[in-house]
Amino acid sequence: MENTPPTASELAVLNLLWDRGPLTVRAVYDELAQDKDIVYTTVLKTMQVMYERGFVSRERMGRGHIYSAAIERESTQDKLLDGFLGKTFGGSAQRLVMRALGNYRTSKDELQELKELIERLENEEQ
Amino acid sequence: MENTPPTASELAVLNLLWDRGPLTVRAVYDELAQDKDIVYTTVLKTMQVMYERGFVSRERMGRGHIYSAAIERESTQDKLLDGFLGKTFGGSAQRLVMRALGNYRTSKDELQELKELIERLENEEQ
DNA sequence: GCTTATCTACGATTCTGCTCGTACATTTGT
DNA sequence: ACAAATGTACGAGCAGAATCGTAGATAAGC
Repeated sequence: MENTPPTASELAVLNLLWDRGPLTVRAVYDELAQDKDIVYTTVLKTMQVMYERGFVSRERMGRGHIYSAAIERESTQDKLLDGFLGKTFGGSAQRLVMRALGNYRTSKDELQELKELIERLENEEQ
Repeated sequence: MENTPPTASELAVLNLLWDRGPLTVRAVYDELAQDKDIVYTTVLKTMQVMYERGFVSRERMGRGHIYSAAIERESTQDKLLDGFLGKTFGGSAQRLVMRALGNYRTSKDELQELKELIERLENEEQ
C-alpha cells in the first residue's frame, strides 16, 4: 500500500478543490490556464490519476463529472512539510520557522497570533 | 540561463559540504552509504552534475578531487522555502509557521529564541 | 435529424532525476 | 615491474511525472 503524497501539479488541483469546493475539470482547467500554458486533457489526465490514487472523489454530473477533494488539507500539508523539513532543514522545525519569519513580511496580527501559540506551547510542556 | 534549485539528492551532498567543509567523493559516499543503499559512482555522477551546474567547486587533490559548496546555504534554503511555500501553503508564511510549531516538539530555549525574534519584528515594522 | 461542441478514456511521448555499469587512467602495494 | 585498488568520465537504463493527441461517447444547437 504505497502512500506517497500528491505531486506538485496534483497539489495545484487540490488547492483549488480545498478552496472552492467541488469543481468540474473544466473549472479547474480555466483556473490553472490563467497562470500556466496548459491543455485541457492534461488537467483531465491529472485528475483521473488523482482519482485512481484516491486523492479525489467524483460524481456523475450530466455528461461529465464533478470532483471533490478526498484527502484532508491539513494532514496532506503536514506530510509534505515533514518531507521538506527533513531534506532542506535537517529536520529542525525551529530553523525553518526562524527563516520563514525572517524572510517574509508578517503582519502585527499574525505576530500576535504566533506569540499566543508560543505561550501555549510553553505551558504545555514540562 | 536556467536557475533551478538543487534536487533532493544534490541537497544531501550540499548539506554535508556545508556542515563538514570540503570533502572528497569518497567521504561523501561513506556518509551517505550509512543511511541509504547506494553505489559509489552514483554519488560521483551526482557531484559531477553539481559541478556542471555550478553548485560545487573542486580542486585536484592527488588522484582525485576535493569538492566544496559553491552556493550559499541560506540563499539556497530560502529559494527552496519559497517554492515550497507557494506550492503547499499558498505563499502564507504564517500558516506554515503555525503548522510547523504545532506539529514538532520545540524546546524551551528554541521557543525563547522565537519570542525574541518576534519582538524584534514587531519593533521593526510600523 | 444532423452538425458541432464537450467530455471521457487512454495510449504515446517527453522530461527529469536517479541510478548503475563500463572503460580508462592513475596510484598504491608487494 | 606488475597486479590490485581507487579515481574519473560518461553513456545508458529506469521510474515517475507531466504533457499532449486521438478516438469515441454524449449532449446541445440549429
